[in-house]
Amino acid sequence: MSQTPDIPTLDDVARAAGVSTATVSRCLNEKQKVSPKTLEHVLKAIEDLGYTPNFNARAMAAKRTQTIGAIIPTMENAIFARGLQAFQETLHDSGYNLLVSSSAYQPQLEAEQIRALVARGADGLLLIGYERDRAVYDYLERRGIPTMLAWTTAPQGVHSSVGFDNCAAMRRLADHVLSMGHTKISVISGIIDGNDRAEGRVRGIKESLVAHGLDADAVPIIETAYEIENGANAFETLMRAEIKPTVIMCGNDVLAAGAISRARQLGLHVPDEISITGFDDIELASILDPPLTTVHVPHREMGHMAARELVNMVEKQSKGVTRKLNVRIEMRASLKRISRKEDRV
Amino acid sequence: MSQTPDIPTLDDVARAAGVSTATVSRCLNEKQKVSPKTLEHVLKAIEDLGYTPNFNARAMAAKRTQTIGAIIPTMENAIFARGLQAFQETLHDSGYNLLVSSSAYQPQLEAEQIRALVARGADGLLLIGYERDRAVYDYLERRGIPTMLAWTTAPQGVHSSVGFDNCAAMRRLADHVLSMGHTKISVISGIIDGNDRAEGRVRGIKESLVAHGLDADAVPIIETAYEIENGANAFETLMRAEIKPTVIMCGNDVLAAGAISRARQLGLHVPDEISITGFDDIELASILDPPLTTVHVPHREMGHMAARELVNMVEKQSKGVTRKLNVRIEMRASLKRISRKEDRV
DNA sequence: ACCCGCAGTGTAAGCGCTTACACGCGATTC
DNA sequence: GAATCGCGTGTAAGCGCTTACACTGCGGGT
Repeated sequence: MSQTPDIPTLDDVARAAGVSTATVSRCLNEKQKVSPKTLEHVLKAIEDLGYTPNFNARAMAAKRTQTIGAIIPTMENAIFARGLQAFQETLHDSGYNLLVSSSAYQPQLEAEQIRALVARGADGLLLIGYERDRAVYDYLERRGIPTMLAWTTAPQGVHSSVGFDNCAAMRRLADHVLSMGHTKISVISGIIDGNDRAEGRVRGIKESLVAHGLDADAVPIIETAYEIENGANAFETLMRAEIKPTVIMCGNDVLAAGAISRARQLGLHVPDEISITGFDDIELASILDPPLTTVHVPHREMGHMAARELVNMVEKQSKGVTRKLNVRIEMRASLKRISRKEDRV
Repeated sequence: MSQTPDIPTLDDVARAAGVSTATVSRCLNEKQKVSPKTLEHVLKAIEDLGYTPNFNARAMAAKRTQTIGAIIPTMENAIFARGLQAFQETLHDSGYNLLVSSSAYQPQLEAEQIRALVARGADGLLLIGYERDRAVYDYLERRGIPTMLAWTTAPQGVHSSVGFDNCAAMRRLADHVLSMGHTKISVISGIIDGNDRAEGRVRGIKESLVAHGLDADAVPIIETAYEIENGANAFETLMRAEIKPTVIMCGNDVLAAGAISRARQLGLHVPDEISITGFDDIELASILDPPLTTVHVPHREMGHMAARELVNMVEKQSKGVTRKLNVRIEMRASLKRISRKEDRV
């Protein structure tokens, strides 16, 4: 193991192939500008030397990186996995690479990650949700970094976004729940502060209640971080309260998974004794017992579209767009119609 | 939106603070070498201009990036999430950043990602498992990139690794299964080709069988990619076979989750009619119904240790290590002792 | 009073690429 | 046959940093 492994550079290749560095560079980036014969020589030299272009030097000289950065709130559970995977695939097809960071749902950390990705030369950025400090958007604009928001629809239309209306989606689910005879609803939400998706979902429930003439302010709500264990604990707390709900609506599938699991531990039958709903329709939702009624989000479609549009923006084909996708209610066994009789017990 | 947003550079800061670029650089990297007064001026200039150092330029000049790359087989499910999270935390404490890519279990893609991360200037690399082309290791050695393997123990001792013995771990679980009276075992494994962990786990089962005087070659095995749906399908296939097993051992928890879910759909009671085991003990395992008997892997410990050791290697404190962690069998309800009577039916 | 050492700073040479521009030459065009 | 064109190539100027080395001026040892 040598102290200074000598890594071949573009110069070495040029020398070996008997051409100038410019020509080698062209072989790497604009093959069509080079004669077939020269190209062949150069490629052979590259092969022989085991040359790999230095990304940092390239980024510096070209002022482009073919790299898109994405910052998601968490990698711990699969909420963003499928959408991001799709995002990545489309990016790859367009010749871009993806760099992913996670912010652990902390705005402070997200801001740092944004700076880090920009410092690394990201040509564009994907962020989740729209709620963040004005300074962050200012920074992005000053640096001229195209930015796409996902999992949400930017309200003012000032930002580009590909997502869905969290409030309307959850309201539809709540309408459904109410139409099945439930009136005693409790809610397990994600932490609302700094999370527009969580806020929208709770608002959707409340709007539905109000529209049905119920008292939205009386609804018990527990806010907790999106983790299975937290969902379980919140469930238990809500079920031990004085006013027992007939249904617990959760801010996402992860919380709902925790709720279902704790229900079983407590000997409560879902959905006979308590109905439970989720949001996202991640793979987990359908293998729970009982399978989870939830809001199906078109993750893959969202990822693909976000990538396509962001690339357009980076390549100046587009000034940005706002795309709203449709979600659908996925009815499964965890939500059950309530019979008047049970209600009266 | 200006075409050329003028991004402040280190030169701008130097000019604004009335010092040389070298001094500004020192303020950024070796504060103690600068007088407090100068430092103050420079920091103010940095603040005023909203300066962020250009990562690529820095990497180029310094030939270090404080960045570690990691390539995991998949981000789609949570197998690697917790370990990687721990890895990242410890890295962060040591002043390093983490860059993650996924290889989709394809050696070819992994090789590409390795080159990409090295081209980006990664100071060190984390890879999963040891089985890969000799050329890859040669390349890494030639470039002098410290590399740590995880989720496995490198057999020949030529590589650094922090992990556990997949074969021995699964063998212990199989011993357990056999000791509970099971003799008719079927297996759902991950794709073995190119995956030493999957191979080791199957081998562990076979070794156990042989040690107990059973015919290892007669065991029905289905190999399939680690996805819930695949686990479900494999389960159904195995249960429809002529020789019905009393237990199905799965290569990981994801496959087991699929198996349990399909069992329910088919009306088969777990564990009364069929026992199921997993491997990894991801969070999912404990919320399944029934909770999954599995091999508990100390993901977080492994991540922390891998990070610590890798940083040591990067900073030339260490030539590399091989650390073997202990796993434990996590007994839950999905595995049940078989009664002689049932066995005879 | 002398020299030495050292802390604090500046000068300038790269790091490995891309790309504007210049150049030469054979093929067209009339 | 001269003027024009354009293709293929080379020259060289950076991109924004870090850092070896040189330099200055000050305090302390002798």
